[in-house]
Amino acid sequence: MGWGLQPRLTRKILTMKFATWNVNSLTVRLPQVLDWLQANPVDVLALQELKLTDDKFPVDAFRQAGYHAECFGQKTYNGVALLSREPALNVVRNVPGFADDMARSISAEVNGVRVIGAYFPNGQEPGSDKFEYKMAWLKGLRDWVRGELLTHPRLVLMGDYNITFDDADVWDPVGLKDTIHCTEEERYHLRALIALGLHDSFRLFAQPEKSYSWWDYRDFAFRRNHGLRIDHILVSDALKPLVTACVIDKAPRKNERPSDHAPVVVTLADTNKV
DNA sequence: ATGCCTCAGCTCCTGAGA
Repeated sequence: MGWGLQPRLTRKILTMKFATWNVNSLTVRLPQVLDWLQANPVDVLALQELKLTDDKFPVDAFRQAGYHAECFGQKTYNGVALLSREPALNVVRNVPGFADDMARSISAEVNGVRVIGAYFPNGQEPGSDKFEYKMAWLKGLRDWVRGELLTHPRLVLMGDYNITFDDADVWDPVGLKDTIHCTEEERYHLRALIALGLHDSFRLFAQPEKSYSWWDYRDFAFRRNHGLRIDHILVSDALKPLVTACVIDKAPRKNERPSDHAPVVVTLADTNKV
């Protein structure tokens, strides 16, 4: 009997990889996204800040790379998309129940998992109109996700949250205390999402200190690791036991014309056994 | 620091990002 016939070695472990990446203009970054997908053939990739309209979305380029693509574009600002190896079913654009003139959320079912890819509002500055909009958007998202979890216990909520969880996500927690992405009001909303039955997959594992997902273009911030962890992949209670890894891939941030964000990737094992 | 860097738009500059 050969080794290959032993059950230990023949049992197939099914895994799924989900990733999120704010590309800061898909027009500029398309070659990098295609390169990254070739090196990192994830099952689902959520993209944010496309900064292009649907008619300019490069659906053919992604199809040739082996991906279905669903887009929710917008001129100049925002814009999100979901790429998936398997077809995306029941696609929903924006946050139902929250009136919004910006393209910030796209969701679908892939392999029985409800996936939401979102570009959370920046908020600009505490006290500003944009900050109030951010707070309202977060409440709208939470009210929607609460209901989604009832009908889709297997759920992944990922994207550019524009919020840090705590000081561990901030390169200079003293200097940046109470500034945008680091305020208690924003973090309250992030914890409220967690309280729905979601988990920050990155912190399910030991991680390098000073792990960030965004670095300012200015002031050699990446080289000095002056960053924030504001891109997150939250998984539902039902999926949490299946998460085997979560990493931030800093490699694309070293490209010649990089996005200011790095991709985040989560790996789930045996998704069909849930 | 009303700055720094990058992107879109239609510019030779502004707004926005984070």
